[in-house]
Amino acid sequence: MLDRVLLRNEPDKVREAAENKGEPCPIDEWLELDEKRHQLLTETEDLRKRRNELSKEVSSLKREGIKADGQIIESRDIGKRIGSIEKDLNVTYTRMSELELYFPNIPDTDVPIGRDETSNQIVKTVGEKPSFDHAPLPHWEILGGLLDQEASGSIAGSNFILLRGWAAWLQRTLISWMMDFNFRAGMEEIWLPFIANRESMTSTGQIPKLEYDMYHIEKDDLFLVPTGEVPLTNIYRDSILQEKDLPIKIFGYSPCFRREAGSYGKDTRGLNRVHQFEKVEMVRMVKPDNSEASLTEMTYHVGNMLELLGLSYRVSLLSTGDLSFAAAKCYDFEVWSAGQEKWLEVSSVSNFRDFQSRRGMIRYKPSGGGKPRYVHTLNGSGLALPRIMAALIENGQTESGKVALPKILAERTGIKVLG
RNA sequence: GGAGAGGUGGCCGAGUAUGGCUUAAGGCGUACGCCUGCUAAGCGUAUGAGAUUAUAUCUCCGAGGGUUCAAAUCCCUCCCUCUCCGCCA
Repeated sequence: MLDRVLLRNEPDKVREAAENKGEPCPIDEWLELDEKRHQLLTETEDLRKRRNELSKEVSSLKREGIKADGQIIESRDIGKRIGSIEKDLNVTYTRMSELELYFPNIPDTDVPIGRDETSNQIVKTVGEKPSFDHAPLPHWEILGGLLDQEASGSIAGSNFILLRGWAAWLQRTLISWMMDFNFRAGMEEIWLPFIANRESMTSTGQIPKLEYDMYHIEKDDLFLVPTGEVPLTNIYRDSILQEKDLPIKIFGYSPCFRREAGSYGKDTRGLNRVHQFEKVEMVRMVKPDNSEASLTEMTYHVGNMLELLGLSYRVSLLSTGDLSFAAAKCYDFEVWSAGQEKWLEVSSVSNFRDFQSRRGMIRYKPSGGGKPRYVHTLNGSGLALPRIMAALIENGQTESGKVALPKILAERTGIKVLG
């Protein structure tokens, strides 16, 4: 959500941001309503003021045992007028709040302007792509029956994952390693609910824009979380923190549920795009001045993880057209997948500035006193499992169809080769 | 699922029976000042949030409705928390 003062005073900025992000922008309707609201508000406040005065008069007259019929009649009349204006005001206000949920966040000034991912800026590329004496296979061929699509299909449907044997073991091992890595980096570990209510989904920005892509439990109006970002960020919804509590650095594991409606046929083989994937997510709440530095710090952290796993990767600064609705700036991490010969996105690290905190009313009280301020929120995957699995399996494959584990996992588990 | 008790400012907590001198007591915490020869104690002052029309006004006591001249207080609906019972990994 954007600041109302900004909407009111700099509508052009809002318009431009929406256009660069390729989002609709109902700012003109909003501005009209804002003016109307202002008028109605002034009117009711004057009336209320008068009614409060009358109330006091009635109360003191009654205490002295004097009749106050005149005041009561006037007040009754005012009450009716307030009632009718308020109805109008409510309609106006409700519509404005609705519209406000559709204004996308404004990209930072250093975000490249562009229509889609072709305008993303590759910031750096790290590590060597592995070379092979044989033609490397895609992960689904190496996995074979260990990726049991017949079973997952009959249990849930297409594009759900069922892993067997060492593939299942590898996933569990990776989750555990990632959790430990983040834990040792000093973040607080959180175990989360994997279901979130409508308010939570709205405050992080998945609703209303992406509601159709969420799994919804109608009976209870609850949603399966599309990312750990939702429960992690909403821990602090509607709260006022102390400045000394910041920065808050938390992480947690969650499965991520996405309907992926409308993405049929695109990159859907194997583990590339599925309805439920596992992810370890990091979230931070920081003072506004520190969010830029925090973003940088988080990208280093993610880069470290990929390097430890021995994966070559590249980092892109997303252009406005590829930037998500709620983000102000985002770096994507992609690892090289030798069997498919392409880059796979495994982490997004984003700064949301005060966009989510305003929706979710996450604030802090400055230690020098003064009004509560919105925190800045950031999040990043550390890391998303299926594509890490795919890359590790493809990049570590041997000619005999086995998979060599990266050193960090081999040392951790005592197992060097899978298969 | 059943029964009961609750939800009041950053936190704790009074106020609800009897609607109006509540602009929500008091405490904790925080900030500033004083005192103090020492990371303490004491004293004083300030301190809920939001809105624009800003030395002011209005709104907000879980959410939404209703009754009333007037609602934290009465009525209705819903949500959440706790305790006990039931069911269950």
